[in-house]
Amino acid sequence: MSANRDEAQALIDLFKPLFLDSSKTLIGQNIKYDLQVLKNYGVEIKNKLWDTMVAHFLFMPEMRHNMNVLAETYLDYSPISIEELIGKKGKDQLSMRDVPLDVIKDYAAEDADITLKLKQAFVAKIQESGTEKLFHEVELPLIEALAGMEREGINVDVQGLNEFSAQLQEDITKVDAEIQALAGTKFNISSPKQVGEILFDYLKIIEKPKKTKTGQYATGEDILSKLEGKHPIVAKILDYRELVKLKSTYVDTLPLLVNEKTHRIHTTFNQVVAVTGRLSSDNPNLQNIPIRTERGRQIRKAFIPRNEDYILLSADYSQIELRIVASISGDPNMCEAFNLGKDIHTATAAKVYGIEESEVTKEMRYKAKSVNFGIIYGQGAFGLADNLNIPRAEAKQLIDNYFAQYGSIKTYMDNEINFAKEHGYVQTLMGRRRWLKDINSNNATVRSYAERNAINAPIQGSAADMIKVAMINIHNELKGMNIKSRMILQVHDELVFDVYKPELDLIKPIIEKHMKEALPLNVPVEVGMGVGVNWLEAH
DNA sequence: ATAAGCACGC
DNA sequence: GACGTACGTGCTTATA
Repeated sequence: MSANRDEAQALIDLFKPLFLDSSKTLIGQNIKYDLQVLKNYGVEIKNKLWDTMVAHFLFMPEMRHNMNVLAETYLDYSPISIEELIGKKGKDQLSMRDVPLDVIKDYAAEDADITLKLKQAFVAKIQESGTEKLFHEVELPLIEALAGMEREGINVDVQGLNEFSAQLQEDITKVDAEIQALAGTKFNISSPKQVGEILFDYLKIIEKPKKTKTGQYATGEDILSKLEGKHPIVAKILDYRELVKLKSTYVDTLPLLVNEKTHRIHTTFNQVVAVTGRLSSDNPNLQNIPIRTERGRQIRKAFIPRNEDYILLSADYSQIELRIVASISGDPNMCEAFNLGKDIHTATAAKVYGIEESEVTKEMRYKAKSVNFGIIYGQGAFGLADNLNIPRAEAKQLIDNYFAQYGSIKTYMDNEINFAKEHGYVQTLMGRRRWLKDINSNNATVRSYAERNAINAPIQGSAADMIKVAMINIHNELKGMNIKSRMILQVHDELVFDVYKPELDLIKPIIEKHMKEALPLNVPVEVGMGVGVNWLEAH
């Protein structure tokens, strides 16, 4: 026999007083999930939280964090697997509610026991890793904010998406026919293998095509965009790829994920996936909604406020990662540019080319921007040359000039690598660690990869620390105000709010303040804000 | 099922 | 001579 909802509710009600006792600590593995389930049964947990999964992420971010792995690693014990109860993932998988009580009780008791034992083991690990403050003041309080955002969800214009889908299908059919005509033969344009064979074996548009590591012809966007002049079919293939991508990943998929009860889309924000400390978003991923191309922007337009009394507000950090680089390195030239409120890429171009800012051309700014981004990622001359499609020598010159002007940034990069070599890890402004076991490897490729991580992880991770602090403070202040407006999305350097129109003027300065003051930097922090009847307009 | 290749975001 | 930009999610094709 299986328990029904009323029986489940009755059981939960028995435990309710415990969940409402704010002096008690609720220990769990992935507590955000439990928070959501209990909320579905009307229970708002008031306990302090202690999450074993999140704890493990802080002292071992690059490992897996599921409970079976943790139990085996730290308790030397293999628990009853969930698959033994409900079957393998797939269509035949049962719900936990279908499992008889006398079977589930052993699993449940063991689950609770293991979680408690893991917590006891992890307290010291958190202390040893120096992440106690980050854990208690950032990651644990963030759980509640994330749960709230997931629960709110975001409204989407399903009809608009469906109309766009029909239009995309027409365009795809047309481009498909044009490509087959240009090729003079039929093939599947969605197959990179077939595209490569058509371009390089059949049409032979160039002499020496690049190959992937498996020996197949490489036909990625970066390769094909450089071959657009070789044959008219190339641009059509890129066009086809864009259309099919937008249709299959977004336009046709998002409507299927609209919740029947709430009529909104509810993503899951993952707190323990990105090793640098960033969040990730899945089912659906709302952190990669298109914005770059005109057709992509049509999709962003479909994200709308919950009703006509609301408006979307987007608040995003301006150049946060470069500001963090400037702040950590203390580089006088880069700090000065930010202190004077300059456009950082124009200022960089002026420095690198040794000219006045008024003399900087679009192309110079574009190149300087590319160097600035390359710095954040630890890119070398080869990568910059490839990216900008310029000669290696010119790329090297750009980078040499860059470090001549921003000398302290070079020092910062060397310092991070040396720190990693000595300690085996690097850390963010809030002490979040990333272990780099390959930093002393004899294999140059492997070692270089670790060195790039040594440079990038503190930058990307500090930006993640910063927006997380802002999210907690914003969530708490809005909650205390008892208002209708809600924080609903985070996209790494951007927060999106579904704002009750009468509250807009009230909450704007609150959001701006908490974002600016999340972490003190040695340069100003700027936040751009916009509102609109859809996400595109708000951006 | 899993890997490869590709494309979307920051 | 090879390698060469950080972090993600998710689609389709191709192969096991």
